[in-house]
Parts: sequence; structure tokens; C-alpha cells
Amino acid sequence: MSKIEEKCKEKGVRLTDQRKIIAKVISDSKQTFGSKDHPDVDELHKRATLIDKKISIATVYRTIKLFEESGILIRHDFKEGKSRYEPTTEEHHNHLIDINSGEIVEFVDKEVEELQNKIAQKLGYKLVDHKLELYGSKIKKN
Amino acid sequence: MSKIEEKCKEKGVRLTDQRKIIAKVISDSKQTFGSKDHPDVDELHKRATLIDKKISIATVYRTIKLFEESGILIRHDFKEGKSRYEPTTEEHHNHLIDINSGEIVEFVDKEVEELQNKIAQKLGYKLVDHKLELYGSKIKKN
DNA sequence: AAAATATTTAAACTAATTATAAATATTAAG
DNA sequence: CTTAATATTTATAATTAGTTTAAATATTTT
Ligand SMILES: [Mn+2]
Ligand SMILES: [Mn+2]
Ligand SMILES: [Zn+2]
Ligand SMILES: [Zn+2]
Repeated sequence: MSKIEEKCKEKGVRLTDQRKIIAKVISDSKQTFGSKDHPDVDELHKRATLIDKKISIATVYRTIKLFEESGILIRHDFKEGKSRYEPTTEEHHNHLIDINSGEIVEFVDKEVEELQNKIAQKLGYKLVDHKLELYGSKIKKN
Repeated sequence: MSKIEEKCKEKGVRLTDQRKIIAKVISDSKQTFGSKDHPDVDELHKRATLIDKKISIATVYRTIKLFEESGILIRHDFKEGKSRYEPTTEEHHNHLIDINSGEIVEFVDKEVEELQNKIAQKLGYKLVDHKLELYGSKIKKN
């Protein structure tokens, strides 16, 4: 049973066949597709279709919303029209997007996290959520 | 002549009556409406209509796109469906959004800027753009 | 097994944005 | 100036991502 399926049990989310498939697809996304991943709804649907060819896009939308609300996956709105998804990770991480290749590089930085808290506090706010996205181009070393 | 109008001249963007109005509306947004601002297209259109009641929403969309591509204004995609806009500022700044009131607090933080550059570099990238959004709730002190 | 409840499907709908085509305005030639 | 060429605006149609609806299926409870 995948990590996500376990979480569904935990959160009391009923696991239908379709949801299992979507859970698997999103679970696999990290391992199978590497750092470039973070698939959008169409891509998730395409991959789900390989397992069950009659799964509906409406179900993918509904399930993803359910999973997001249950904290099972994270939605990202990078600089495009459509949202992209990834399984919730233990540790919060941020993203650097390669503006040339579209590759997404993940990173964790304790210093940034602390600094963000400090800034919020200084402004008189308790930090509830935050988003940091870096856009860059590869430095070629020779 | 507003700051934005000057920039249009600079960038060789022709200034029609409608564009002047939109330029004025977005120029004024900062001063007149304070930190809560960063209007969306509908709001820009509404304000433009007060000056010329037959200005079309299509023109607002087109003009805003033009202004954005010319670096005259900045588009933000906060956690909503629609984009919001503000005049390009001298100094890059970031936003803290009050999750209760919707108020937007702007801040500049040199430390964050430096840190972001350092992170990008460490990952082998040259930083081209970045986005930092904090979401928080007001701390009440008594 | 039957009734009640939840989920899926396919299709209709919504909201934001973009594209199109005719009308209007601006600029460039003659 | 006048006319032709070019650009912009308007109104409207089309597109896109995402949500809602109603009937069909599936699951759970009695
Ligand atoms: Mn974090
Ligand atoms: Mn900056
Ligand atoms: Zn990620
Ligand atoms: Zn701002």
C-alpha cells in the first residue's frame, strides 16, 4: 500500500478503485519521473488512463481536490495557467524552476524558513503559509 | 504626466486615450488605495469606467498585457483565481497577505534577496526572477 | 436483499482570459 | 490637406481550467 493510501486511511478518506489509481500515479510521480515532475491534471489523467482507460477527468479533478483538502498532496501554481501537484513531503521544500528547460529543482533551506518567520513577526503577523519560487538559468561551468 | 506614461514613451509604447486612462488608474492605485490594493482586471476596468464610461474590458486586458510585457507593471497571482496588478517599483518588494482581511502588506528585505541568490548559486543557477509570498494572521497585542 | 448513502461518469456550466472581425482612430504618403 | 496604410478599440465569439449537475454505479448500512 502506497504512502498516500496510508494517509487516506488515516484521514478517513474512502479508497475507491479510481482513487487508488490516482494515489498511485501521484505517489509514483516523484520516483519515476524525477525532479522535472509535479504533473498537472491532464498529465495525471493521462497516466491514470494507462491503468484504467475509462477513468474520467472529472474524477481526477474531484479526487485531487479531496486529496489537497486532506493534506495528502500539495498544489503548486507556478508561472503557468494550470496547477501542478506533488505528494505532501515530510519536510517543507521550495522550488527553483529552470526557465529554459522547465526542470524543477527542489531544495530545503532552514535559513529561509527562519527568516520568513522573523519577517512575518516583525510585521505583526503569525506566519500561516508561505511560498517561495526561484526562477533561474543554469550556469555552465567549463 | 504620470510615471507610467513616461515609461511608455521610453519603451516606445504608443499612448492612446484608453491607455492613458488605464495608466492613470494603475498609477493611482498605490497612492489612493493604500496597501490593500493591487487591483484585478475587473477593478481596473471599474475605475477606468469612472473616467471614460465606454472603455472596454477587452482593452483593459490587452493593455495590461502590453504594459506587463514592457515591464511597466507587475502581475501577481496570489492564492485566488485572478491576477492582480501594481505599477513596477524601483525596488523589488515582497508581499504578506493577511489571510483574514485580505490586506496586502509590502516589505523589502535585503537578507532574503541575498539568501535567494546564494541558494540559486549553490544549485548551479543564475537567479533570474523570484517570488516570495507570506500568508499570515495578525497578532493582537494587548 | 433492500434501502440509504457515496462516488463516478458524461455533459453542462462558469469564470478568466484570449482571439476575431468590423468599426474607429492614428500615422504616413502623395 | 486627402487618401491609403497601419494600429487600436469595441463587441462578441472562442478557449481554457476548473466546478457543478443529474443520472448511472458502486458501497455501506439496515
Ligand atoms: Mn517552509
Ligand atoms: Mn527581489
Ligand atoms: Zn516539489
Ligand atoms: Zn506590491
